Amino acid sequence: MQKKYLTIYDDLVDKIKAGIWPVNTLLPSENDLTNRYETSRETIRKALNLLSQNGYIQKVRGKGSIVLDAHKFSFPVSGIVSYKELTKQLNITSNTIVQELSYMETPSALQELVNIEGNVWRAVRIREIDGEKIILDKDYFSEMHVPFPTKEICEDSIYQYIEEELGLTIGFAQKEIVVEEPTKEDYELLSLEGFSNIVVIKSHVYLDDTSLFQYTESRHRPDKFRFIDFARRI
Amino acid sequence: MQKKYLTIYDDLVDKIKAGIWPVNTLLPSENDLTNRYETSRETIRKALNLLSQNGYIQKVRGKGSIVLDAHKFSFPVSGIVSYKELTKQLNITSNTIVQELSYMETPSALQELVNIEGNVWRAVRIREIDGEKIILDKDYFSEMHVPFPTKEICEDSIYQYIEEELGLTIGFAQKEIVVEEPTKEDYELLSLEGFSNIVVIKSHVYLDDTSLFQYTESRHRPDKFRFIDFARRI
DNA sequence: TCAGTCAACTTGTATATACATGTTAACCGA
DNA sequence: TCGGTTAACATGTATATACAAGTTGACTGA
Repeated sequence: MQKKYLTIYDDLVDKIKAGIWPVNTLLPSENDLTNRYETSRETIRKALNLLSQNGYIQKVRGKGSIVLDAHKFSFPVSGIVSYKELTKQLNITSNTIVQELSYMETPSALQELVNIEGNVWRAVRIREIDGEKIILDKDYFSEMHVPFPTKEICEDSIYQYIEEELGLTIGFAQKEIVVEEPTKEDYELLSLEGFSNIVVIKSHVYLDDTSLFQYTESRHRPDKFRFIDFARRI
Repeated sequence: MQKKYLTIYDDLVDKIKAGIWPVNTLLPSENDLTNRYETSRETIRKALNLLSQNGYIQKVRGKGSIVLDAHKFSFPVSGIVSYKELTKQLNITSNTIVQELSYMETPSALQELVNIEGNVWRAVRIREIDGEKIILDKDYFSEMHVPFPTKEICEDSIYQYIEEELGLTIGFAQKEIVVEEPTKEDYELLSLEGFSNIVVIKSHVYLDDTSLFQYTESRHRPDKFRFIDFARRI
């Protein structure tokens, strides 16, 4: 089954981006859209609620759905997005250096924290942008869920491998952003001349069956770090 | 009308926090809850989808709704939350110093950026925690929406004033987190000895009629900064 | 015993209806 | 002309029904 409300959502996103309905104007009413897409109002409302959650429209009772400035809000660094997807969205050309790819027992420091049973494998990758080494990604995956991969997979996209090759479904993530002092490793592997801080994004990523399968530290040079979030009240 | 799905949501949140349904167990099924709350399944589903969005449960088709570890995810710094609400949630005792409260024409630097018509008023507040000046909040409000307030309001909660006294409804916000070098003002007003970076959260906050009414820069000492986000894939 | 089937659950999607509630503009009467 | 009323229309909430699709465990038959 192709989910009707998702195809309608995608269609509306395309049309908003194409400027069919300019910013600050109203979308057609729910009843109008119900007729256009030959569906029920509830299905239209599901699609519109997705648009609202993702910052494309603001629904106002009695008036309609106002189109927001998508350009301002089209930089979603919140959410779960792989680095490959991110570079594609932002139109960045980037080079990934696989610094380390190893198999190990779960470090005791991570044991409690990560709560991964069995062994893990670890990937350390450097993201190079415009010839500068900006980001250091340190990933731990539980082998229970994700078998040891090849270097090629790590150079491309581990998430693509996990979702498309292994058929796993990523459910949710808990992310924490803090600022730390760089470690020796940071100074060795990144272009950190003159910087005395590093932004660290620590993520616990879970499958849809709620099992933890990944812990990641993404370490960013502070001047290149930017996090954008769209939030709604209540 | 009291929204039934919201009262059910609040009730379920309370019960999950109270441990009625332990972590990693299943909630009663949707049909079961439908009977318990004497409502329809769609209403239960609205409440459950809210729980899912806010990280309390993971819904799995064919199985049920799994209770997630609320303690891990109970630090929602994403979303739109006032500083007063935040300190209450985190059980922090904090002191607010109103450094400046002024009325001015919209600065030309903000004119384009903020797109506020007419004049603005500006509040500069220092947040003191454990005797240390940790956060510098610089707020700009359009007088068109928010009349010039008293010092007492700024010491308490501007948001409470806006929502409860003025009856305005906050709709959404666009937030950007970056790391900058501290300005002279930062060094003067905050306890920044030995720090060469500052974390800046820049927010554009809109009413539910999509009009911009506030621009804020919240400047945090890096060692005390922590941002936590719960995200779902897709 | 064991493998396979199937029934009885679960959540997900789609539709229809009714009424509540907020917005807007046309209309009407003083 | 002006102000209030009201009808038409917008979205929000609640309910009911039907079927799709994933999970689980019991049952059946070889």
